[in-house]
Amino acid sequence: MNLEKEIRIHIKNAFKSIFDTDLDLAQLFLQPTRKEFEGTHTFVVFPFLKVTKMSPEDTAVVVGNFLKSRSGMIKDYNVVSGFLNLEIDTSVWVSCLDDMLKNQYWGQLADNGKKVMIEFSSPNTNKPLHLGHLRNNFLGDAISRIFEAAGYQVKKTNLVNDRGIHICKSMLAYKKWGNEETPKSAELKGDHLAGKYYVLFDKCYKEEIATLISKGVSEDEAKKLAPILLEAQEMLQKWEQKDTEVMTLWKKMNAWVYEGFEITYKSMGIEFDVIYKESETYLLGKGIIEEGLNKNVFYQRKDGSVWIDLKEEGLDEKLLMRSDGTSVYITQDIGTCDFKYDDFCMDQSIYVVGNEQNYHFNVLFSIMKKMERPYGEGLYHLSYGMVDLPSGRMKSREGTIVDADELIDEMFTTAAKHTLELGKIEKLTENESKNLFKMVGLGALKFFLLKVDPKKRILFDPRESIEFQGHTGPFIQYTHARISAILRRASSDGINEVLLPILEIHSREQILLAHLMRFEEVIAQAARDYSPALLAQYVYDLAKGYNGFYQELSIFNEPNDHLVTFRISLSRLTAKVIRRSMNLLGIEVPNRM
RNA sequence: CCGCCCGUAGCACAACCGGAUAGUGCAACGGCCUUCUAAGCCGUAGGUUGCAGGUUCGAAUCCUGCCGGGCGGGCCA
Repeated sequence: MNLEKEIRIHIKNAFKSIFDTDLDLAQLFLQPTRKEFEGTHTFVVFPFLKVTKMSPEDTAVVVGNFLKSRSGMIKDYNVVSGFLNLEIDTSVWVSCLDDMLKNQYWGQLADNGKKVMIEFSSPNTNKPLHLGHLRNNFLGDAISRIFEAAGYQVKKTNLVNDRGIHICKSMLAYKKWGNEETPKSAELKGDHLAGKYYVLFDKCYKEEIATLISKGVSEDEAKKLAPILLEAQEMLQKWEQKDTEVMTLWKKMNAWVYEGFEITYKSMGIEFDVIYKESETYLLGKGIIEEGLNKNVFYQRKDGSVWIDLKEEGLDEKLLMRSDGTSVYITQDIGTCDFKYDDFCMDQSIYVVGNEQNYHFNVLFSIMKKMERPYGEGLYHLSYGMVDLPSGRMKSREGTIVDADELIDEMFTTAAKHTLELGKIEKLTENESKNLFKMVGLGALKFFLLKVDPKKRILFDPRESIEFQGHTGPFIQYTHARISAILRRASSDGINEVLLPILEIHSREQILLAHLMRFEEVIAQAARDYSPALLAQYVYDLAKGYNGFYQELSIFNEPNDHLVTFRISLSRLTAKVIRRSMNLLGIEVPNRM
């Protein structure tokens, strides 16, 4: 039963019967009652005064009376100015709880027949992942899980940027100074090894620029003429010509990097359904240029370059192909759109990419719509803000990059330290303990990054470690562990969990139930708004609500058997929803901690 | 110069489609473990929601202008 919907129907009936007016269900929305008043659901009457032609108070009273006497589900009501606060009948609460517990699909919305492809992570193979990538990965992973829960068929993809000038920079530096070093000999993860040479390239490049400038070359010129850069560009050309030596080095170094990434993804708990490589897609898109010219969506300039005019969309004129016939960045993205569609026939396609590319995706999507692609309307850029340090943006040359592997390790260590200090896990095996530390450390990190509205930037201060108390992942995990202890005891005491009638439940229990009932709506909304943060907020509020209940009401010392059963069931459902919500965020929850 | 996003307590974040006295955590202060896990709970203090107008029964929320911060804008990715 959908309690809120039922109430709305009764309100609709009230207006029909008392005021002879038909109202749309959609406009009769309810809000949670503020905790200082009795009741759980509040109906605001202000918007309907034109219909009732009564004062707000009288309107609320009339509707309240109708609901109380006719709906069979409202025990009582109270009116505070124009707010009608409703108290739900206890038997209704109990049957709602029963319904949710028995519904094995609670938290999984019905299949809507739609397919969505979600692209995220998309690392470059010339350096290891950093904190910014973590936000991307966690967001992408969470939104994938949320869409699945919302009834979509999801395909998670990772388009690896494995070619291009930046890759050649690492390769060139390695060729020059690598001395046949390997991840094994250097005792470095492969991605970190590649990153080391990328940094070396940059260092040399900077020096060369300085030298040129001291010889009187302008800065702009120096940046273009530095010998090592020219050499890298030459290498890129050789790569494009599939030069054997270059290809061999490229394959060797990329393999190292992939090995390194695999370890990082594993420690993050992230997997993909498909991995695309840019080396296999970078030539796509040229065919579409011709199609666009034929359709008169694109136009050609005298020099032969191809453009699209997006001024009507509030964008600019945009270059799609250079005068020499080579393609630019966006051309391959255009091609990749079709490539993905050929692969998956999706209705929607989500790109999890930082907000620095907002403009780029506006352009890309406008183009695909103009090209009348079947998936055109379903393209969405899940844009997120940067993760900044107190000093501003992370900069590799200033050594302020927060490395993903290091940060995750640090989280594990901190989690272990906290857990051991509290000394509550003597019963766990060494393996179980280790698993717990990872669960909690990663939970803290993921929750920290996911609780914030994606489009806002996040400030990360490395000097202040990520919290384990308060509005955090571990707080929620802890609540789950606590409930697990209750459930263990209930089962060892052999308590029968069949719900039986009760006269009254506490307001804390009502609020908790009302919150639990909102779960599926939150999933739908999180998908609709592309925001895991909504779910993070929801599950935090749930844990908070449960802890209040837990503190105030005793379960096993309650004399009334029916209430004992009720509270255990309520706890069981809460644990279930916490686990499910956290899983949708990519976070696991422990049974003990 | 133009475009997009953000601005809420010392700090970090909420506030659903415009609704009640703008919530939560951290930090500070004061309570609560012989009773189901104190990574918890309860309380105190902390706000001119960047500024100025407008829309209306009602604005953190919608509109306009300004200020501050971020990101981006025809042959880079």
